[in-house]
Amino acid sequence: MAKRAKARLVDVARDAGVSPATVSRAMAQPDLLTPDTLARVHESARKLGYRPDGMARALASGRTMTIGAIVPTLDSTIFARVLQAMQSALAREGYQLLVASHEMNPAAETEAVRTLLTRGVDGLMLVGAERSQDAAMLLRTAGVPVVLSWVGTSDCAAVTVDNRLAGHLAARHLIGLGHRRIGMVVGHLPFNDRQQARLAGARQALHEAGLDLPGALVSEQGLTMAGGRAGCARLLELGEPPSAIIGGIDLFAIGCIQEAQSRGIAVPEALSVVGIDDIEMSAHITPALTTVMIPTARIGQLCAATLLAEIKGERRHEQTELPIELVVRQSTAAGR
Amino acid sequence: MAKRAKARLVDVARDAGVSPATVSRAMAQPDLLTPDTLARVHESARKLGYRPDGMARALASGRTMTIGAIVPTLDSTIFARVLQAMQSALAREGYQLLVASHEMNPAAETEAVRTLLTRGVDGLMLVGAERSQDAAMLLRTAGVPVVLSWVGTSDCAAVTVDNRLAGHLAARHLIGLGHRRIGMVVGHLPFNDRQQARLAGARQALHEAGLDLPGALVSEQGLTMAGGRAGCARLLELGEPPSAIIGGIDLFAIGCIQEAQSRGIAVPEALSVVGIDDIEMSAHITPALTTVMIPTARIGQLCAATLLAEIKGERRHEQTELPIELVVRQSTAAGR
DNA sequence: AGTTTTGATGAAAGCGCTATCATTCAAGAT
DNA sequence: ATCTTGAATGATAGCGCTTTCATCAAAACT
Repeated sequence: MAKRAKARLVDVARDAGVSPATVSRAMAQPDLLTPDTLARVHESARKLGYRPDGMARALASGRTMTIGAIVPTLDSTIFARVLQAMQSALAREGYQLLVASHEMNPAAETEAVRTLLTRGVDGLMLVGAERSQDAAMLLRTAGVPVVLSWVGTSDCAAVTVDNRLAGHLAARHLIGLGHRRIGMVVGHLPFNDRQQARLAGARQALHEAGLDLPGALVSEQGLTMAGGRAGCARLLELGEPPSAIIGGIDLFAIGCIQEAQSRGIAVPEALSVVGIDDIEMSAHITPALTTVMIPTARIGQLCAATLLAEIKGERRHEQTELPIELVVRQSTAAGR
Repeated sequence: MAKRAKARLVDVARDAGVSPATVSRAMAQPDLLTPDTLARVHESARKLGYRPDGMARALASGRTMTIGAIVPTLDSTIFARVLQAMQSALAREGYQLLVASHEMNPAAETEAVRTLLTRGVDGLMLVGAERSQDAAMLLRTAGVPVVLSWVGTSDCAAVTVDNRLAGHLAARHLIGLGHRRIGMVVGHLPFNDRQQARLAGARQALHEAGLDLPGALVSEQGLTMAGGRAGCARLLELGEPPSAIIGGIDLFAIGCIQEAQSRGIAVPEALSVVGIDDIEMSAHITPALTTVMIPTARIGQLCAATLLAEIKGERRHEQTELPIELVVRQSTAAGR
């Protein structure tokens, strides 16, 4: 019975008494065929359990219907939501998402770029503008549409937010509340231009207010809640601890609140905390977190749309900057 | 200068003065060649910027070096960690992860299975044992190694944990503390056999203690912290509220704690809460969450290993059940 | 010296599909 | 009745690589 493991296009063609070309058309452009032949082809395909071979199709057509995404880590609500949103948007157009992560390691990112390009993707999404020379070269010579997210460069499409402004907004909010000594917990700065920008923005806001953000008041931590707690602990144990802390990501801010509370320091009465991101959890903790909202899902959705537009040749190097805004909740109060 | 957009294998062969076969070997089995020719090929490849075409390679060899993973959602620490772990393990062997999610929708899962199979994956990881007939049929006839995670079936490889036991452990812990009226917040049960099993396990433990888990004390919610809060609210507003609540996932338990605290109900003094999963955050909130630890990363790592072993033909339908254990922290106390 | 073995390379047949171009046939135009 | 035209379908040449199988020299045996 089973002459061949898998039915191929030619098998269907033979069974239906048509040419391979016709079967190919039946799958890709059904409206080019007579309803009658179309039905015959479908019938044969069903009967033989025909399942087109994506690789062969890709090789012949030059399109893989696959989009690659390389994110710093999957273990983050932020990137999970971006990917989720991208996936939905892409699926609607028949595209599939190929995901890789590099754990903040430039060499790993370069390798991922190489792998995905070799594997054959029709488009590529990356996070941030900072990357190795090799990676940049690969991207430039690959001839594949690329979209950068969070922070971009002018030489390719980008869907960004103003991370500097995010830090600025957070700091200004605290300054407006009368805080004068403000600390910040940030992610490890190397190979993370988002955190760099947020820190720079906060620092700038302080300078504009005639204040300072000395290195001693900045703690670099791994992007976990434990990192937030550790950073908070370090700042609180300073001779002159800050009266307010900015978390470079919400997870840090939440960790700060936990750490403060576990030390009997009331938030926001004795310590104000503000985050950046506005993840789901931020609204639900006690006290609810004041934070700067970053439209994560929208970024993913636009990355997908931008990539698809570029693939179709509709647009080129489209730049989109999404608005962000401060969301005031209960974790911040007047200082001193 | 640029005669051709892309250098192909034959171009390298011509440049190096060898046959295409030799170049192919140079890339795949370098030790078959004379050091001299190997060097010449490498030199030409470098010079021409040769980059093998994954699709052509896949078509010719029948291998894509790609593993597919279909998870309920990307927006969950749990699955993120599984994928992360899989990715690392696979990357080490030169495999790439192709990720899809179905948002608890069986039809979407079926579609994802079809897409990934069409796209050509060398192996497939799925979550849970429950799925549409179509999906099951596709998997059976695909001839591709499959591994199920969390809960499995005997007809294919699986890396599981005893979800029923998880619910049982959580409930028994509370019963041991003297609680008699116990509620549970679970995820939507349809198409989620993990939550079904956890609920069943809890119920069984209660029955074994001569107690009951009536439907009124079970609240089904979406898998977010907001869901946890809402579920907790519903249970607390009952005429006779429970003295302890089990969260079907840690996120629910954390939401329960937040909700209770925001209502002035002390945890664990007035309400005990226990979760299942042991996510990073659970250890860091106040009070730290008592929960049942599920070795998430290990699941991912073993899924990868199992799949690779099956691909190499080393094993078949390997079943692994990972141990789980209760982690007692501060969110539970004696009842009544 | 003659024969076998071995190791390195080449020749060429696909892998399963798409896309171009050619062909056919019927309907409409002249 | 003849000529166009256009829609539906067929024939076929690749897409870029892997993989037998064949070849051929050099090394290893009698």
